[in-house]
Amino acid sequence: MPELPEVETTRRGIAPHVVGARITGYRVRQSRLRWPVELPASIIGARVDAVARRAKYLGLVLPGGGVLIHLGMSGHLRVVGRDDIAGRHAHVDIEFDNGRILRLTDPRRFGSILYQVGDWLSHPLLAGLGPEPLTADFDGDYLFAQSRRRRVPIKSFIMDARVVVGVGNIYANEALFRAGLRPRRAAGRVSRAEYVALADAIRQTLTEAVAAGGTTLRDFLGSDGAAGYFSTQLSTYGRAGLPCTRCGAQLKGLRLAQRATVYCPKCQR
DNA sequence: CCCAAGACCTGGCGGC
DNA sequence: TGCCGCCAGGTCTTGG
Repeated sequence: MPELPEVETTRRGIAPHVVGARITGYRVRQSRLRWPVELPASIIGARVDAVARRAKYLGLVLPGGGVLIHLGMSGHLRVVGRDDIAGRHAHVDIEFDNGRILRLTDPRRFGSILYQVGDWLSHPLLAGLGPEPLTADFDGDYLFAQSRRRRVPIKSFIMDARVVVGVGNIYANEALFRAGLRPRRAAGRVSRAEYVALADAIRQTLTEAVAAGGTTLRDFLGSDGAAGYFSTQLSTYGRAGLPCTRCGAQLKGLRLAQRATVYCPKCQR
């Protein structure tokens, strides 16, 4: 499902409905997600200070702690009303004093809802994460430095959250296309100049996707139910065998680290 | 330390 | 139609 743009779109969609609202209760219909759902009773009565994002995690920031929410592959968050019927995979509801309900629906259950006392960013799962791709500490020099002696394919390298967060399969394919780099190139054999182009490509791709409200594939919708429209701008993802949007050559598809990978054999070297 | 593969789940699709 | 195998936006864990 969601990569950084979809998570950020979700954050922006739910924030107006829950920031400043007080939690009045919650309902866990299915606790067995990626990890057992953690929602302590102490969150009841707490007012939401903010909805934050780190990597693909959302954080409901409360006075004494934070609720971490990850959407996994197939999850989405919607703000619904009390009369809204919970679907088959509506696993968790968090209810607020303004009558709204924040509902996590996730068919594959790779998502998670966890709690962290104090600063939500201190949760162990967030330790060791690389920089955000849309902040100043992420650039070509950083990628170059991190990649020395690494033999992993460049695509796997930029999808590694310890290197940089938020780059999932769709945007990894897209960013490599923009930067003109073949997905299988060893990370350690990519030049500094190429990394500068790649960092720019990642930043641009993600920025444009956020502006578009994310990419809609299958079932992703923003928290207001509106579809993102970045899919109309995809150059590679889902286009194996089709002509390159830039040169017309036939795009090649392969599997790299078990993930669908698409590139243009003429434009990417 | 580095890397590849397996694990966790359900649902949709194409092929026969 | 029905069944089977494969595929899907993620990421933690394990084993070499």
